[in-house]
Parts: sequence; C-alpha cells; structure tokens
Amino acid sequence: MDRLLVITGPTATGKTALGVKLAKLLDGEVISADSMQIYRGMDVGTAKPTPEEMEGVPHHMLDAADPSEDFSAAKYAKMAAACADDILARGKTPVVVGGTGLYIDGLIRGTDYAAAPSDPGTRRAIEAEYDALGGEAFREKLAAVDPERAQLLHPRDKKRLVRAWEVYALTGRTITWHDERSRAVPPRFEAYTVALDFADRQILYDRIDRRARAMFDRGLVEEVEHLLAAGLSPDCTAMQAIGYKEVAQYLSGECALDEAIDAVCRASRRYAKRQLTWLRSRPDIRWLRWEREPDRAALDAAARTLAEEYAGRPFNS
RNA sequence: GGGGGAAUUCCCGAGUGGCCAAAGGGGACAGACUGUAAAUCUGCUGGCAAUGCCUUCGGUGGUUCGAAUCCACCUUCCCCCA
Repeated sequence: MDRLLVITGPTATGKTALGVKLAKLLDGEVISADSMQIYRGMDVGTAKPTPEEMEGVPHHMLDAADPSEDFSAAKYAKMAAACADDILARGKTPVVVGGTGLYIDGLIRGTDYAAAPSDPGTRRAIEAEYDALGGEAFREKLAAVDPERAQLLHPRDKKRLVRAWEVYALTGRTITWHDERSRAVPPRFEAYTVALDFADRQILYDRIDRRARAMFDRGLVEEVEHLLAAGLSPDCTAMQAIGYKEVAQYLSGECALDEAIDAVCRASRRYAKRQLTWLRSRPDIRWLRWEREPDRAALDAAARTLAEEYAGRPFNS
C-alpha cells in the first residue's frame, strides 16, 4: 500500500523543521496538514514556514485556500490525497507535517464524509431551530431518527447536533449510518505517524508563550489589519484562528493590546493541550518527546533516526 | 502621630454564628471529537482507608453546643487626617 510519513504533535514542538529534514533525507516533499496555514495571507500568525525554512523542499497544501472561503476537512482529505498520489507517482516520499488531527485522519483513512449542504441556508435554518427549541429538545428531536448519535452528544454541543440533523435532512440517512460506512472502508494510505512532544509540559508552554509573543513583533497586528481592510469578515472560519480573533478584538477596541497578547498565549496553550488529547487517543503513534528544546544537532539526530525507522534501513552519511 | 478599611482554598472574588471544603469567574488538569477542528463541547480542581473522617478562610488566644463569620491582642497591606 502507498505509504506516508506523518509528523504531527502540538504546536511549537518543531514539526516544521523536522519535517523538512526528513523530506531531505527521504527524497520527499511536504504536505502541510494545518487547517490555518492553508489560507493565503495568514503567515505570521500561523507560523507558516518561510521559503528559507523550506530549504528548497516542495511544500503542498499551503496557501491553498482564500481566507474568505470556508475550507473543510473533507476538502482537505481530497486535495491532500491527490497531492500524495502525485508525489508517490513521481517516486518521492510524501511527508505530512501538521497539527490538525482531523485533517490527518481524513487523509490517511480517505474518509468519505457525508454530503454537505448544497444550500448554506439549510444550516442556518437548522441552527435557528436549535436556538428556538433549546439544546435538550433539539437533541430529543434528533433522537427520534438517530438515537445513537443523540446519545453521544451533549445538549449544548450545538455544532455537532446541528450537523447530525443536517446530514439526515439532506441525505435521508443518519450521520451514524454515514460514519459507519466510512469507517468500514480500508485506509487509503499506510502511515508511519510520529508525534512530537516535550517530556516536561512546562517547556512546551514556555515555548508557546515565547512564540506567540514573537508573532506580535513580527507584525501579527498588521497582518490582521490587512486582512480586515481587504474586506475579510471577522466571522469567517479563517478569522477564528488563534491569534487572529484576539487581534481582531483588540483592533475593534474590545481589549487592550497586552490583554490580547495574553489571550493568544493562553489560547495557544489550550490548543496544544487539545492536540495532545487527540493524539493520545490514537493507536500506533510513535512518540518523540524532547527532553529539552531541540537544537540543530538534536533535530538532525532525530530526523536520521526517524528516517531509518520509516525506510526500514540504515542511512550512511 | 491620629482615624478608617482589608487579610478567604493556585489567582481574582463571594460569604458576616450552624444548610461551608466554602458561590462565581480565571487558570491548571482530564476527556470528547467523521464536511467550521487554531473550531466546538464535557468533566474536574484541599486531603483521605472516602454514604464518613481529617486539615483549611493572615497569626495567637478567647466567647459559644457550634466560628471563615463574634471579641482581644499581634503581623502585613491600603486609604484619610497630620
């Protein structure tokens, strides 16, 4: 089966640098798996790799969408799979690098997500109904057609409750039915997944704080100002990104700059925690926990080890 | 020098005799997650041999059947008059 090397882990663990090194060792190309780096014009806030950081290694799935567009896991799975196929066809190694777990899952498993709404008004109507009925009642309504899913979801989980009903309304089948079907298909790729982390959580958090603050020095505020000035709605998906929504609030006068900076640091830490939770529940993960902040030598050593594990053979320098 | 106010569990902050291991918020911790996923949602937060017990509300000592809550003194901080 076609194989992929996946480098994932919470934010600020060195995925980008390690991914590039691995791509070089394995004659590969990078496929980004990041739900926000996919948007054009969102660079400093997403820590998107710069041309220098790419070191000549081709990168895919960066700048693949306009911020005004609502991208999705389904689109990602399709587009990224096409990239991987293409890379493989050229005899190279696809190195998937990123922290968006759902995207990576969708890519590897080739998840066939249930059909989306053809009309955006449908979702709005369902959301309005949720608001009108209240979570409990809406959940009961869902329970009448899809008791399994209703049982799984909390009444306040509006997003999932609405989606579950939407799938049923649009396809005539429950989301449970769709999920079971998609789970039944064999994975599209065989993946060797490496997750990065720090042995000491405090080191991770310190790095995250430092990196978030540095983004402001590199012009995060200006970047957000520019996007907003270009007419991007503060409500769109892209603007929900950490760093962007907080700066947008600062720009609209809802909070002071230092409050926005603190909020970005905190949100990033919480995000890292969620990423860890997601990864911990996955089987077959090859964890690599840094004892201290990795320097160039540590990165090189790790890349070599992982490349050998992936290739199943030793490399000579 | 004189007068007034405040000290609460990791932080902020309620609580003014029993219903208080102590509201609420934050943070931390843990979990969920199939077309918004950097999103969304949930649980938990003194200790323990745990339907009960122990320690905690600046300190010490009192009053009381019973105190975070009342009294005395002490410590620290804040404000006002000098």
